[in-house]
Amino acid sequence: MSEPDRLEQARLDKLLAIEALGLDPWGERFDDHRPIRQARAECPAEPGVQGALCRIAGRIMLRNNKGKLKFFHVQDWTGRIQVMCSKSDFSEEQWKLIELLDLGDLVGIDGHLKVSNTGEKTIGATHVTFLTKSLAQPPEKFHGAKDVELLLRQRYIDLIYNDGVLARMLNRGKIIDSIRQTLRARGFVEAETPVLHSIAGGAAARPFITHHNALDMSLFLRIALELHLKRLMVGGVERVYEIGRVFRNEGVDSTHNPEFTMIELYQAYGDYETMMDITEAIFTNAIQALHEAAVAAGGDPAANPYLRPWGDKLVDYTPPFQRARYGDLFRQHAGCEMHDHAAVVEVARKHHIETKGKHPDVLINDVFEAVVEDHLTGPVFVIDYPAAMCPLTKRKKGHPEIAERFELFIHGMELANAYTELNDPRLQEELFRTQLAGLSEEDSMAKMDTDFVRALKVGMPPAGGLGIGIDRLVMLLTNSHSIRDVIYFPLLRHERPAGSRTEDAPEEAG
RNA sequence: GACUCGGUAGCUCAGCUGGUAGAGCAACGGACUUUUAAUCCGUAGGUCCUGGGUUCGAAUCCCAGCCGAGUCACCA
Repeated sequence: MSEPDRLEQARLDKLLAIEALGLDPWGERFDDHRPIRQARAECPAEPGVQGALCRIAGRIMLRNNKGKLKFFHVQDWTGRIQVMCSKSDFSEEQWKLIELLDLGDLVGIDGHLKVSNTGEKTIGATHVTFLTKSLAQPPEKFHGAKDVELLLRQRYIDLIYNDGVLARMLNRGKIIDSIRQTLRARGFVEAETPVLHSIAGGAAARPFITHHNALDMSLFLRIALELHLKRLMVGGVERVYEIGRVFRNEGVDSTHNPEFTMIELYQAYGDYETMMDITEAIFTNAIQALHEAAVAAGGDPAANPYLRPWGDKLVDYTPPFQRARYGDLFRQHAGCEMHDHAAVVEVARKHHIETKGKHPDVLINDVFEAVVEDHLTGPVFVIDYPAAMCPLTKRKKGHPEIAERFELFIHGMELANAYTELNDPRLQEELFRTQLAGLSEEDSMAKMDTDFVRALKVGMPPAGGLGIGIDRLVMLLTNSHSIRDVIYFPLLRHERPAGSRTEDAPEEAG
């Protein structure tokens, strides 16, 4: 028998033994158990004191077998606690069950809270309820699982056995909850717009293509939420947002997953200044929520929540965030005016940036990325962009070459993108028609969407709009340097077991 | 897409210039009523990522491929 089969067989034998005791190895409803974190908080401080009765449920993580005295460490999603089982406290049947317990099994424990002679918070068990048999051999108890591929393909292993992984993902949920609260407090409503688009507009990115069989219609997975939400504003939904998955058919690296989560929100009668205020509120409220969660988990309540670690650096999120004009940053770091084309070309050449055939604003943007972005440790709102880069943005009054747009940068990462929304249908149509020199259609945001122009003709209120990359926000606020650390199941190549010759096609579930 | 690094027992890892595949944990059998990665005695466990090649002989050297990571490119 091969090793994995042999290990599983040992567990199957125990499963049969549990059934022979008249118990269900797959368990059943188990009410009124307490979060382990709470149980720990209620443990008496002194050894020898018998504390309150307590019921918990969780997974067996560690076992110390002293013969007629057995210790287990049981973990739930709030924490871990030691359970002590003394043979003298159990019936013969119960003790048989306790002797059958494997690492990884799920159990319910009733017992008294106490502290062991060595000071460890403990439940002195009086009854064990078997809840679920684990047939899989868990990873090494001290080093855990480390192989990144195993952790990503079997994320459940990562969540169970690596400290901080589950907590980080739960913090992701808290951040998203906080965003919804912030927007609800400001009178926004949530909308769900289509994922399947006829025209993948609203951003510059390559889309995924799919197909509807009955309608025999090719469709794109959305690359942005923008155009549908603006249609809703035309329809009178004055403050609207969507938190949703978007899909971009591009490379994968530590800050890019092909599917990721964005929030976009639109406020009628606002502008990009309104969006800066909302951005700050979203950030500071999310940070407060994380701070409260950290304090509840035993963190220092006096710590400054706005000072957050990012690798070996600190980011100061104390509002208001700095605001800097794109043109000023350009002058400061490139050493010339962005509208001085000859000078910009020279700077570009110095940085080995291709200049031929590019629209002047595209070149400005390339130079900006090369010489400015790394200096944007932030948080800093970069405001007032070259207009040609922004086909969905209203131009600054009296300055048609400047668009009322900002991006929020933190340590060179682009966190948020917002506009005063363009609502002039004739200008919008013209911008859709005008391809930027040097950009192919799929690299440009300027994709003609006649229905969207038709919507604008009905009249969209002047408005501010904002998009935030949720994954990157969670990365920053949880000090995670890879997007894979904040997405439960990041995209991986198909798993090909040794010897198999599977085609390059997705597996269909039976 | 380019380059670099990695893939050995369920897990974490050794394995040198080519010469019978190793440890710890986990598993299995036994001892043990306050352990903390418990300890002690014993047993079993391998497609060395895959496929070729060189060689008397390959985990080790060479070639191709697969999977992952990192850097770069791409991603306004």
